Amino acid sequence: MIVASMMESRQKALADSALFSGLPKPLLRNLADIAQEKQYRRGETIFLEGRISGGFYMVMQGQVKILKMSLDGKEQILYILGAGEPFGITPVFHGKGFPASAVSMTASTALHFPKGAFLALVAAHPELTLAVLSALCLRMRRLSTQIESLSLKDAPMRLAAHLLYLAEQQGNTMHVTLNIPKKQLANLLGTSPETLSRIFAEMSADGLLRVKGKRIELLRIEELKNQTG
Amino acid sequence: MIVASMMESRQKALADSALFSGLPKPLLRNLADIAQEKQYRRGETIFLEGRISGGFYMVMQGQVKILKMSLDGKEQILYILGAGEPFGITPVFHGKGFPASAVSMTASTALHFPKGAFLALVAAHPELTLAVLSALCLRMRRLSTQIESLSLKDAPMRLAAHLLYLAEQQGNTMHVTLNIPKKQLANLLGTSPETLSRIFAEMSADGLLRVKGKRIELLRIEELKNQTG
DNA sequence: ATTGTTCCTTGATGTATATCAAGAATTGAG
DNA sequence: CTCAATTCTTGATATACATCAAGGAACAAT
Repeated sequence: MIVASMMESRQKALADSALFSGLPKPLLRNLADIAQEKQYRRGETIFLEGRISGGFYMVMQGQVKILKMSLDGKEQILYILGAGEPFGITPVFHGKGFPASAVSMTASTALHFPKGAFLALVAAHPELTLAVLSALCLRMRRLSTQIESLSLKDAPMRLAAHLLYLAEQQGNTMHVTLNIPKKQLANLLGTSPETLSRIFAEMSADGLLRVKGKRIELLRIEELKNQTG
Repeated sequence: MIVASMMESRQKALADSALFSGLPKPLLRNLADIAQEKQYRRGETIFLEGRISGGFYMVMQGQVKILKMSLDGKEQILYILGAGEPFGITPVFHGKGFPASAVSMTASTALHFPKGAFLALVAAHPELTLAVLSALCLRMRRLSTQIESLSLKDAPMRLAAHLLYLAEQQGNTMHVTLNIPKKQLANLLGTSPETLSRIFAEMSADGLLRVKGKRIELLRIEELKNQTG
């Protein structure tokens, strides 16, 4: 019975994910069958850039960051992923190793879909590919936007854009809650914690926002939009 | 007869492309049938970021750059594409507008695959989706690498990495030929033409390379690799 | 060849942001 | 609750890079 209920919860998680939602129930069942559940501690590395892939993952609980690391230890976060979001997909369809590393930011649970079993499922159910395609296209869009940000915007612009993104995502134009520590936010925005802190201070002084720990009140959202560039 | 030979050349171009090579001949024929050939002048815009897509493209002759532009006119190049390389794919599978703009860098010819006809073909031939998936995964890898470069490497490192990339692509470790003007190279590397010029000057002074117009002699390739970070 | 255009280089200057350092605040583990 | 560890802030300094400006080189068209 325990096993049965685990399968249930997996199937539900799959049905709730952007990637697999909309697929017929039997197929969800198949997917749940081939997946293995894995646990990770906060800070634990899930996989390292360059390693050969055995399959892809989907976050069930917690948060996972996908990142590039430099030799001297600096990191650039590519994505921060939450429940229902897949990662490590590209090696499944392109061979080669992982293009970036994955680290769990909290205690977390993920489903692992072994490459072979998944590809077999794909072969039998072409509609699966379309789902994957759509998800990848969304990711590409995000990567393109990030390149644009890093290259064409300065740090305050990038922060402003991110805050507006959070506001939209959280459905609240008055205040947003940072879902990650500021040090990680700095890594995501491609700047240093010190600079980020100073930008927050400056924006506060300008009356654009008010910072209370992870809670940020957006006082002049229109001005923020202008800051965006 | 003219029409027939045009179809022939198209089919050959498709068979030579990384995207469609390996597909059965009849399918290539179908693809060639739905494609429309388009001509572009040097500097002509093929599509603008944000516009609704009618389909995707593939370069037949010439070079096309895919880029993001800032309000004040600066540009960041995402890819430079040559014969056989597709572009504008993501909107086909994800709805939404183009995530970036496309501009022809030379007089060029491209095939245009209308969205509807292509999706119909995909529905009938699932192996097409796998081809597209593989191509997208490769692109994602490139984008990830570019983010890493912009964020974690300085301009000399980025240039060194690019030169080594060209050397590998051109199969010659002694000298490489820039396939684009240096101003465009600066836009690709996320720096200014002035800075790029200075970096070339410095590397020349250090005896790492010698610049003769678009031809660059790599004198100490190992040192260049170290530069990369 | 000659002219106009684009492309490239070099110099002088300014600025955004990284880095180093140290203290303050928050967090989490026992 | 308390102490250690992490996270955050603020200040002082350094630097990579952009920008402005102008001269020179390569290139295309006539």
